[in-house]
Amino acid sequence: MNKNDIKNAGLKITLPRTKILKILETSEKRHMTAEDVYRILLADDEGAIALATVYRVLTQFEAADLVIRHNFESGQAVFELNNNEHHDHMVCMRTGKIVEFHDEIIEQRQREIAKKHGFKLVDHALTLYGEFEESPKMNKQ
Amino acid sequence: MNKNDIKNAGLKITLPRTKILKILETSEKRHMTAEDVYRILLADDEGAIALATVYRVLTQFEAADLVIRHNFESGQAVFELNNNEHHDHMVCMRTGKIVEFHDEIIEQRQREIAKKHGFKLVDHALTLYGEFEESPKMNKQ
DNA sequence: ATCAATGCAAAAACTTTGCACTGAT
DNA sequence: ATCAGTGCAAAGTTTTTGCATTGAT
Repeated sequence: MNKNDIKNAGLKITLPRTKILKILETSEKRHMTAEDVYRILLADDEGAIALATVYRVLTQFEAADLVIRHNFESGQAVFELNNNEHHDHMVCMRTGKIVEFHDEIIEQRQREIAKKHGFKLVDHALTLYGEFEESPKMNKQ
Repeated sequence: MNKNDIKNAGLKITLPRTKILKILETSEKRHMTAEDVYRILLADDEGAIALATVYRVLTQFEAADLVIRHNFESGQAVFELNNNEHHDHMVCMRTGKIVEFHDEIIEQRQREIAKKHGFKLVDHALTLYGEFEESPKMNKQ
């Protein structure tokens, strides 16, 4: 619930933070760069919010586990709201479209592999790169 | 075979390119940043090679499939020689140590997931982040 | 001789930081 | 009133680019 999330993170409830959180919650794109967020703020806005603030807030949200930061191939960090349902990503190299998926077999295998190597697994990132075929019948994002 | 690889890529055989390729082949670290390579060049060297050249050469090698570029969480790109044996990575968050692995079950699952989503799979990256336990008994790099 | 490759310095792209001002509690 | 949060501009980091010179064929 929006503002409580901010408060629970030990952060004060300010305009930049509520706006940024709302953008992440309501944007049709689930995966956004700091610039993406900044541009939306510029558009819908009365008082400007600095790009530096967007970065600061996103970084704080990440630290509070409200948001997940991804480093896809683009070189630009991408942020998404953390809904606590772990998932991986398929990234379309043509359109940039991102689709999430989750596969328990893969998850399980990863745990086994880590164990076999004496590796304490903290996190992982699996990203498939390719192209969606024309006339997509499913999923948005 | 060293120089042939360079020639086959349509590139002229020059000192920077042969040196950089040799560093990638012989360094005990298999995964190196441009800076890593540059620093080795500085150390063992008579004539200096510019960092810009290192980036250019690595990018050309990547285009020629001689080298694979990774974007791990560090924010700094990491390069490794392409030995044409696909593998994924475990990255130690404490020491930076990188261990490669390959799991056919995961590979197979990825192909199935892509197919199910009408996604033409071109490439993928799976990276496990965590920590290796003390007294490693196996594997290097 | 020709055109690709290089060094150097400058720029670009993305992100972070210092500092004085503003705002939440 | 206090101290966290913000805007702005400046700096940091990593990577790329322009251009004159050098070097491979």
